[in-house]
Amino acid sequence: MSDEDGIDFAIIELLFFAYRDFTSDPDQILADYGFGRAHHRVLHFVNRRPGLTVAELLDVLKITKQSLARVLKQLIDTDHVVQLQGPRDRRQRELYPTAKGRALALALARPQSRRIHAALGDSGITERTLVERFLEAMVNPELRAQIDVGSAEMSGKSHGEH
Amino acid sequence: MSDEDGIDFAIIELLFFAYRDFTSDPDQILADYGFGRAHHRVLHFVNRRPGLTVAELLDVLKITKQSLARVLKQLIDTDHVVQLQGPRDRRQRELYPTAKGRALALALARPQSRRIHAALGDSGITERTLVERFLEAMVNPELRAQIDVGSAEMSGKSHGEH
DNA sequence: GAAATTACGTCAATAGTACTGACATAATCT
DNA sequence: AGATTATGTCAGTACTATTGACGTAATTTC
Repeated sequence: MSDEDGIDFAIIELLFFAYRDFTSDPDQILADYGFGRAHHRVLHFVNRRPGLTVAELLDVLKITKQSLARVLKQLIDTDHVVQLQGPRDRRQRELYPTAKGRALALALARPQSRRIHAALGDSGITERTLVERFLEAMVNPELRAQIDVGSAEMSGKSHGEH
Repeated sequence: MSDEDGIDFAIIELLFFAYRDFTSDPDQILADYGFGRAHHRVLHFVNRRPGLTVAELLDVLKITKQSLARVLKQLIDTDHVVQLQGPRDRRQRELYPTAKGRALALALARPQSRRIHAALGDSGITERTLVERFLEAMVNPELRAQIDVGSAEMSGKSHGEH
């Protein structure tokens, strides 16, 4: 099956194309705000895990503190994200989205979600867990803890990790 | 189902994590060559579609001529890719991988292919076409022509588009 | 209480990948 | 001959990322 040398070029290439177009939707919206893909990622995770600390965010994004700094500062200056002093440890800054930030995060996620639903429909996949299981299995095992698939619960605050 | 506001945050996030780790394998190898992800993409498509022209490559990668220039020049200078004058139209430069280029492309694809096969196995998906169909459906319809899933045929030259 | 560590912020310098705009050359088409 | 096309290249800029160094405040350790 697949290609020469037993390499799965087909899926490798499909992942490239799928991700290229998957990110193209929010990229266009972000341009209006003068934001880039980095802002999107930060905003997404601050929305998904409200109250996470700077260190946790760095760990999820796998970038350095200096790289995050500019992007986070812009999001704070434009009133999309706020920092609150950590309750237990006052050195920590807990990050929360503002209403404005939640609205933007939602606007960015909407076209992506539509694309996913359309793709599930077009491909005739009725069991969405199939795709979820495959994608999760693509993630490095040590890092699966970062995933917060908790579709059901998880209304903020306590998200087990760490 | 899924999350608040009917947005499929779960799969959105899984795509981010899956792609992040999917690209991490070749990134480490590329670092040894002083290459980046851009070199990988060029090398990949030159290998997959030997003889494609510069214009076709730009179309697939969705980048500008100027952006491609530096990367392509480096690959040519390091003897990974060669340019041959187009037979029909001598203005065109057909791009071909050298043996060295093919070897590198293969080395980069190997860990990615292993990850994919492992993920298919771990997730208990026996029908690989399920994943292929989903990913293909994620691509913009107008751009699906770029996909060359033809695992069987397609030995170069004529690839329909344009 | 003093010292070490931790969490975060920031300054400076650099790199990789991308962009727009402009211009040059050679080949092909009209 | 003139227009168009395919490619290459120069200049300038932007965004995202990097490493290294230093500062500050809070917490932990001794």
